[in-house]
Amino acid sequence: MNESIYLARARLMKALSHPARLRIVDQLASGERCLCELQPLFEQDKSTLSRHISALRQVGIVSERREGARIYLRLATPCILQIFDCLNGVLQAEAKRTAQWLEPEMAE
Amino acid sequence: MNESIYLARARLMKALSHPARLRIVDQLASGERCLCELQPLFEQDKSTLSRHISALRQVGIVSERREGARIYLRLATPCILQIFDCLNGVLQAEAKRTAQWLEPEMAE
DNA sequence: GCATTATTGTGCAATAATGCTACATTGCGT
DNA sequence: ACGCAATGTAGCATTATTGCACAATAATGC
Repeated sequence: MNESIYLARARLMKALSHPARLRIVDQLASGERCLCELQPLFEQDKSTLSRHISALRQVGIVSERREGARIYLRLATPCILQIFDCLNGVLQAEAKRTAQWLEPEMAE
Repeated sequence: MNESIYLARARLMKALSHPARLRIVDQLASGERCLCELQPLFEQDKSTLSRHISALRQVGIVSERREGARIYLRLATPCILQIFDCLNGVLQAEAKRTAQWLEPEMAE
């Protein structure tokens, strides 16, 4: 029906379609973090990290709070974490189906 | 921690990060469809549609059943639909926050 | 053989990811 | 106040990926 709803959803999904960004969100699930705290966890350059954060900010997934030179990030909509649960559910379902494909061969 | 989990999740998210693919999933939520049935709903070429479908198949979101020349698609893990609910939740939360930013200006 | 349905090959334009560098902002110490 | 270190962002070039259409190629049933 309404095309814009799919666009809005896709924008959100795209922001979450990169391992680094998923990791950032995962970290923020434990509480506020600034870029400099996140950086040691990643191999990428800090500028790259900054851009990933920017992508999350642009779609409203994270918001920020300045404290001196640091900018502390937090999840703007903690319900975003439910998506992770959904993802896990799907991945587990897939794993289960894959196992069913493999078992019969194992039996031979 | 484990990098591969973020990769797996990102792969799944990426498959859902395009309006056309979200639309396909939405259609399949109502039941089986073949490409030729989906095509009228989209402006893109059938080959493009086929590739979108292929992307969904590759990550295990949809599976298929051949019936003559037609290949009927269905959601392999219907729990994928929960992700849509999550997305809506996030989008609504954002809309609410945006409204709060706008209201004060409206009052002046 | 022929029509219907779906996939694949190819090329092109647009987008995204990355690192390096330079720059801005802030707070601290002197 | 000044310089300096720490923190984050922006510009740029490079490379990789994605989305797309058109055409060619399968696969199926009649």
